[in-house]
Amino acid sequence: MTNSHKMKKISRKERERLARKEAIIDAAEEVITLKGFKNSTMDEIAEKAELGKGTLYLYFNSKTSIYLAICDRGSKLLNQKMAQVITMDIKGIEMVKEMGHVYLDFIKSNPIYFNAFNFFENSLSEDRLVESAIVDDLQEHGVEAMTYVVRALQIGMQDGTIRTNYDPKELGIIFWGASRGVIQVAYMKENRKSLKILSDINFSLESLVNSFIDIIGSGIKNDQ
Amino acid sequence: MTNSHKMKKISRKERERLARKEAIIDAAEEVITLKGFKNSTMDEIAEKAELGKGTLYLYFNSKTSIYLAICDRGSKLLNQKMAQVITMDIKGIEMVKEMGHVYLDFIKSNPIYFNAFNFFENSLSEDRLVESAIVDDLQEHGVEAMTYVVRALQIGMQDGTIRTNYDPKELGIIFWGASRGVIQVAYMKENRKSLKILSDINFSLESLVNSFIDIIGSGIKNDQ
DNA sequence: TTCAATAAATGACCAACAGTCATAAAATGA
DNA sequence: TCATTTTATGACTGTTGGTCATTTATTGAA
Repeated sequence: MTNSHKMKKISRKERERLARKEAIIDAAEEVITLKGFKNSTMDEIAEKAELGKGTLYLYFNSKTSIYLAICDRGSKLLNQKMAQVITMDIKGIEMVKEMGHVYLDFIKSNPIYFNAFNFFENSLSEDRLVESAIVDDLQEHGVEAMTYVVRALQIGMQDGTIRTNYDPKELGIIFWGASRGVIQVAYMKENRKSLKILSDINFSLESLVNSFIDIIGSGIKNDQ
Repeated sequence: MTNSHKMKKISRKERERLARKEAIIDAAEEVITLKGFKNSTMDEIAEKAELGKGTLYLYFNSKTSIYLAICDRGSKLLNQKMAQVITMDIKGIEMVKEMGHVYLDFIKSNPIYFNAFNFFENSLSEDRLVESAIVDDLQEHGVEAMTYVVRALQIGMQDGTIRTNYDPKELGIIFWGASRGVIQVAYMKENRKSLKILSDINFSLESLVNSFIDIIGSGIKNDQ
């Protein structure tokens, strides 16, 4: 009785703690969306969250930590959408293509996660990212996203819509990396007037991605 | 006479100034290679260059500015190598593939530029990057690299090794973006033990990139 | 209701570091 | 030789991420 009562209390506290953490992430997303990560200060995030700066550090170890939490949120969201594709009643090759579109839509409707993902990858190779807990979590999400792609490829190999001469895992890495690269370049083109690299080219993000998916699709699809 | 003498002096000064600038970039490359951009301080770079910190600011506006100069160096180097491919006596489709390999080799032998390029792109979408002079220069190099790819594609379309149903510029963007994406993912896999996303997969960077080039190659090559 | 104990919140404070500037040293050329 | 201009310097400043002693709120037993 006392025990369950106590348990309940702890559980409520836990919930409150989680809620506050989410609220801080909300605030950080707003501030960072507006000013970019580097130009956002902890004081600004604290003010937006209606908390003292010191309080933020009761919930997060560092500024980077908060940005990684945003990353985490984004990758969970993306994975949910990827998971849905697997449940669709379509051929494997169509699933793979659909995943490309899902990723594109995701980036277009959540640009902050685009930057956050890039930041994470950049940090992985530059900084000493000691936050092993959240980093492991993020990597786990990466593995999960990859798993969906690989599964779609396997489905396609079984239903005969995708060639079987490559290892599906290898193909998965390739498709994933290539999609990200194309969408990154195309996204930059669309969003930065100053990105002159493509200024005289007027393909829309969608048409670029569609063509890409066509090309890689015809590179992997079973022709016979 | 006096004039030409004066001209000569100015020219020598210019040369010395340029040389010192290069020396600072050298020093910065060393320090940043060792500690990463964020963890490197201007004092460290100054010490490595055997100069006072204030002196660095006679040659560069900011720490970021130095990193962009490193970027600049890297993209010039890469463009040189890309330009060589165009002069080779091979079919268009082979040129395109060769460019993928060139990019891969470049990243493998100059990892610092890999990070620098990523930093630049990230900054373009996050910061307010006011250094318009060097930014324009960098974008120009991007356009140049792209031009090589597009030219190779056009050559391939003319010699019949590449399908003509896509706009070569569109294809160029796609090939370029996809290559970067695949190499980025594969490079991360190879260099970060902690990158668990692919830990149970044992394809080498080369074999991944080779497969990718195969796939996209068969997606764009003229089959008949 | 009261109150001691525990937990949560706070903002003044600190250290690190990018960037500045008054001063000094070196180069120039008359 | 020396006045003038150019180049170099490091002490100094402002900003900001992160800390911690202190304050405030919550809890639960008496």
